[in-house]
Amino acid sequence: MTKPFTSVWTRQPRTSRTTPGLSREQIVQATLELLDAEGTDGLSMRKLGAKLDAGATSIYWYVANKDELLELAYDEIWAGMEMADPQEVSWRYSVASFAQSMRRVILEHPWSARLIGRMPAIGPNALRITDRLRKAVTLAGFEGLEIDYAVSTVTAYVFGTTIPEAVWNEYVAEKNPDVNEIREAVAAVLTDYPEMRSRVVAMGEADPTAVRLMSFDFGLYTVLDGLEARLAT
Amino acid sequence: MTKPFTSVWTRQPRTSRTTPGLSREQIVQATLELLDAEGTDGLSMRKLGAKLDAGATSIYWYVANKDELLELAYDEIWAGMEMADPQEVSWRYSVASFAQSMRRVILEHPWSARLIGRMPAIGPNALRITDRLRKAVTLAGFEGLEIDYAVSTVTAYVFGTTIPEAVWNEYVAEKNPDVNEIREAVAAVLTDYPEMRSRVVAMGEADPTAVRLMSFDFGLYTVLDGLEARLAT
DNA sequence: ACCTGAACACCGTTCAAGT
DNA sequence: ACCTGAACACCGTTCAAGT
Repeated sequence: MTKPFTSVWTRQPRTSRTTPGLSREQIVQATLELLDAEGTDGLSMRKLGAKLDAGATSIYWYVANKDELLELAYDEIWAGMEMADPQEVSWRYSVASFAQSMRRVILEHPWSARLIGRMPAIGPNALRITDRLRKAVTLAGFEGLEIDYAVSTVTAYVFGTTIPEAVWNEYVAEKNPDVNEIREAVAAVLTDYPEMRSRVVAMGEADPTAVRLMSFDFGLYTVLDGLEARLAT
Repeated sequence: MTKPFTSVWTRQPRTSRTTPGLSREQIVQATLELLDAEGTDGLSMRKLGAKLDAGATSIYWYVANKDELLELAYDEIWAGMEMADPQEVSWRYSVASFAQSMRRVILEHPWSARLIGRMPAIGPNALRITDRLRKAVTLAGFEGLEIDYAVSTVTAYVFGTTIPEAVWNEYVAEKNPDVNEIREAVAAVLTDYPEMRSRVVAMGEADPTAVRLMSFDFGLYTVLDGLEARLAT
């Protein structure tokens, strides 16, 4: 049996004429606060209900299920992303500004890392910025399907680097582990690979956030250079 | 309070002198079968226990918790990846063969998409292939931290493209939705973005797996060209 | 139109007790 | 050394009933 496709974005929300106790905006707001404060696992319908001084099941009036709630929260992430107008600056700068901003926003809301790539990014905010990104690569000179490919390449790179970073940050924030202990444990596992082992040990003295930023920029410029190479052919 | 770091790979497994009913290999095997057959949500300790003709809680003798079980399953994914020996072929070919293989394996086991980037890839199989990848980029000419950056760039790209693809495949396999209906629903959301809208509609006639492969290769060559550009400077 | 609480069918995990 | 079942503290979701 086929199950029908459902998404908050592809159906009409309930409309009310009165001003009742709860509203969708209010619920999304509370969801974001809960997620920012307690992480992905901190969000449950019961907790959310309690935070809103309502029964846990009241939320189901505004939202079909928890996934729809997360779709709404996810789109708010996209609302926070910025991108230099490709009409005003070079496409490289415009795309780079988008990538940096996307990374920044995800790291600010690490819970979003578990939603990225798992939920369709078809909320109004996601669409707004995706359209801009498409404009940027079109101005760069890509045509037809290559517009899609170029956009995918950039977002895939950003997602792929930022997801593990955000997950790690969330883990550290929640569990507050002893980072030196982790490094030692990992080094111990690497006895058969001396080259990797010495890398891990050496990393101990570096500032991890600085290294990660350099790594991100390295890859970003790699992707941008690669796109330029494709334009040249 | 700091919570100690734990991973299956950084602690001693229990050793037995007898040949008892269950074994770790057996459990991992059953876990993989369950995941392949029913997807991420199909795995529960109770179901796994039942499959092994054991109590659900027997598993806790071999594994500290469900996350450790998933760590073990995750490393099996890496076991399936192949990579042309960088000593024998060009670094480009070697890295490309790794990327293609990684994508193939993830798509074959879509449940792995939810683990990638969330779990440390420090199992024996993950290490084996990561070491090879490092060798390949070293032979390409990268040095020091740039080896890490180059490796990260490639894997981030593969993860970033493949995760959504695998999630989508898992969704389709499990829910068996009407794809045309989805396309129409998405098109309806895109009324304000005619360019994106027509793209979605036009996609209806294309073979999605072929398009995705082309998209993957486009991005992969982009990354490889970008790496070459970095070597040139 | 909106909200409620009880109830259902699940979870992962702990632990005392068994062999 | 290994396995068990009962029990705990959670989940998301449904639904009849209330206002």
